[in-house]
Amino acid sequence: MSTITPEPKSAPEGVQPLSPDEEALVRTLNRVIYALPRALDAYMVREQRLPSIDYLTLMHLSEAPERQLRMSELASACEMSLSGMTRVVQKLEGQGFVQRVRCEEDARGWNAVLTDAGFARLEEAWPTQVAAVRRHFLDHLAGLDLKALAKALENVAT
Amino acid sequence: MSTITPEPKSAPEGVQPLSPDEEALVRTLNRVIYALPRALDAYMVREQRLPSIDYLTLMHLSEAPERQLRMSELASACEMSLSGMTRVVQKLEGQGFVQRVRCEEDARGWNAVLTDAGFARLEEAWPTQVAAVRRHFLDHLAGLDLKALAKALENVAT
DNA sequence: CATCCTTGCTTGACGTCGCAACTATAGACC
DNA sequence: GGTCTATAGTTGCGACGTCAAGCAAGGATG
Repeated sequence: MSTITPEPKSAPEGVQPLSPDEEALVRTLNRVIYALPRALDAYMVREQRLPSIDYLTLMHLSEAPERQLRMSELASACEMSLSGMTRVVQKLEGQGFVQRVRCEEDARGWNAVLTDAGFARLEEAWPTQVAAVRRHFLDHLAGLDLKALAKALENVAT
Repeated sequence: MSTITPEPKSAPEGVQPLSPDEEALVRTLNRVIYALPRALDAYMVREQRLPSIDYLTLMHLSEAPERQLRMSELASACEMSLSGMTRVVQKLEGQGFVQRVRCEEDARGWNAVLTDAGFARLEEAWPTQVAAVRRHFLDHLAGLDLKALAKALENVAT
């Protein structure tokens, strides 16, 4: 059985089978989806001792007004569950990169605030992140229309 | 601080900063990398009670000669560590979808063999997998050169 | 202002994954 | 053929991520 292309009898439910081009693309996607995140994360950990998710968290905080964000906003920016975000922020707090303060307008909420140490850590890690992304991703995209691809991926992400 | 674009002082190490197009693409990539695998897997689990990694394992076995593969080959096909693969196969074996037999030529090795039940399970799950991939990925790629993209991702995966 | 539902976040329990350590077999060398 | 190293695979363990349950505060309703 090919990946996705059915044997004749197995596509009875009105599913539109994949064209050969689609099939090839999906096959590759399956590899990329597993390999790429691990490669990027491993690179960041090896070079900077800073997992991708931590980097992303610090990054989003650094871009927010007052360098702070509600837990739920941070979670959705990082595409992570709220509980997962809680634990990431707890860890970063323990490392002194983030502080947590009660939200003014809503006493149920917490704001994660980037500390100066956290900002410095982000600056330190930045070149490694760029290198990782170039090496594992951008460098392989020669000849593609980056604008179009970005737009497409934007839709995929939603 | 923008994602990846440095503030002036923070790019001293000869790292080539990202162009705006690259920057936008990388931002989106970060979201896709986290969201897409989880979305696909969640869809498969919800609709078929079959995690993506299990599907992929059954699929690769179904395509192999005699429907069997050495553990290490299976692991690299699935972009997974050998130990991770061991546990996936143990689980699938418990469900009766694969069997393990000693490798003829090399008594250190094991072959994972797809059972008839496993093949049937794969056929059952196939339309859901296609639907998931269409819905979460292919449908958003209108207007892109699929061949070129596939080739690019092929390089990324390596 | 008492009640009830909702929302924001944390915690507990659980499953998954990878690394490092371990076992068993293969193969090379003498 | 005994020893020594390399390879295939499994297992112990720690890190991490999700879901479901819990808790505390908001907000609507009478």
